[in-house]
Amino acid sequence: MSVPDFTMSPNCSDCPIRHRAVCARCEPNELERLEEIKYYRTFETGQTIIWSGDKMDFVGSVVSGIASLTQTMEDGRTQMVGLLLPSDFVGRPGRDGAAYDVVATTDVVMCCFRKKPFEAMMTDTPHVAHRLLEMTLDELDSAREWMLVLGRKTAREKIASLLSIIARRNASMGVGIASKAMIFDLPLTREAMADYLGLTLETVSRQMSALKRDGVILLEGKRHVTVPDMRRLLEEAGDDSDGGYPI
Amino acid sequence: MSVPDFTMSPNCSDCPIRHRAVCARCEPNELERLEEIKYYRTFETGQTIIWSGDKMDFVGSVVSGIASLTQTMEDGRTQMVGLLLPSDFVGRPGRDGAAYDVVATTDVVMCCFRKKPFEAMMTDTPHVAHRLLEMTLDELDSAREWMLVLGRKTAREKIASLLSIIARRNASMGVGIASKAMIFDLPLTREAMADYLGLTLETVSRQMSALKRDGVILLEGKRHVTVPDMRRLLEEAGDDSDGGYPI
DNA sequence: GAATGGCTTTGACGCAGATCAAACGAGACA
DNA sequence: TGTCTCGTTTGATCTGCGTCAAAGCCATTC
Repeated sequence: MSVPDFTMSPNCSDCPIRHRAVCARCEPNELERLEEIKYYRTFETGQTIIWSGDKMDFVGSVVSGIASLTQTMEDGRTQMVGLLLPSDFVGRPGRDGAAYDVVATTDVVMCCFRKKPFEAMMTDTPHVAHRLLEMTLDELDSAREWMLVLGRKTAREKIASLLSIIARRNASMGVGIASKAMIFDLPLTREAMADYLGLTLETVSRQMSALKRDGVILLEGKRHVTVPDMRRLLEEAGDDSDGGYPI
Repeated sequence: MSVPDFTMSPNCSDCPIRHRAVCARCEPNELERLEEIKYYRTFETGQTIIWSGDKMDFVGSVVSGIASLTQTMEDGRTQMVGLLLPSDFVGRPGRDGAAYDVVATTDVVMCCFRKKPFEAMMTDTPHVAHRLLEMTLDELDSAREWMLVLGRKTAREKIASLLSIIARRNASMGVGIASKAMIFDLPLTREAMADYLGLTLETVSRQMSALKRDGVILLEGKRHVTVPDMRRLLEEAGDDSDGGYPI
């Protein structure tokens, strides 16, 4: 249990995602209203948070940890279609059934809102609806960026793209800034990376080894990554030198 | 000029996309306000409507025809990331630059709103913002459905998926319903299909020939398609027999 | 410290789809 | 009627990645 336990402090003003989540724009009185309909849930690594097709009686935000949205075909082929990070929103107001499996990739804490009262707030208070629109548009941009990766990039470029996204994201959450060296831990297994990239796990492994051999990244253990030169990594990803993944 | 000229009748209540576009939820007085800030533009097949990176001073809806959202890499590889049909929305309130190229795939009529006053309406009237959220969530679902296609399906399944989407869409716009025979004209060249599917145009052509040879589709000319058995086509697409692409 | 199980790496081989190349069909225009 | 162009088809060959298989690494447990 290395994760601070926010579930014990139900005070939104102390919340680590207060300024990025769906509640970011809320006034104090609106926060009070949200506090009345919210509750926390925790999930362990590998646990399924929501099953595709199930009825959902809540929506919510990821407070800490990482979850993935996944689609599965009848014959078992799977594709990750979203990576949910702290502050990302889960569920769709106005729809009953879940469209995708949501799985905890690491231990996850979620801040859940009962669906009915949340939908009522959506219509009452523009702040929530407006922020949700903004977040949804950002997610759509990310999804489209990802379609280019899936449709047109080589395996090596795909891996470099994923690494640069994770590096960039870590940067935005504290640590250093681009074009300098970056250090982070991969939050995904090779198999999860493969599911995200439309590859097999063997190909992921091979390309990780290749990037390491070529000095684009350094690996300590399987998960700890050092990127000595972000510019180089971005080149390998096939992006414009200063390209910008939003997410 | 076989397209009725809506640009001459600026009356929203006569508009063919009145009940599906971003204005769908608007009250008469709100429509009046929209009419004041709107204007029509027409584009010919192949014409670029918006260049990626350009400043956008309008947002708008596709009234008739089909447009595509496209991303291009430095070395020329391109991936279509969205297919815009009548009633679909173009542009992003709150952002200045366009993120993608928008190209007219057929002749296109657009209903444009000046950006500033439209953004003002977004904050004033919940109906517009609410409908836009709904449409954006639908687009996000489509994008994620498409990520599965790009990441995990074979060339044959990709083609079948695209055909079934186009067939389904035609169905929702008048003509017959699923599992019966369906007839439609492809609105895309082989190259555009390839850009959508992350394939080469040669592979698209070969798979179209294969589906034809196997009796899954009939072709008259290059574009006129008959699907004798939708169920069969859906099987070829790898979908659940009754699966549902929203779009 | 041996054994178990999850994750990862590496190798050998085959195939789906890319690439390169040529030719076809149909409409536009002289 | 010829020829130009654009979209398309088809063939021959190449290759990146998937598939199958085996073994390595490391943490956990008894």
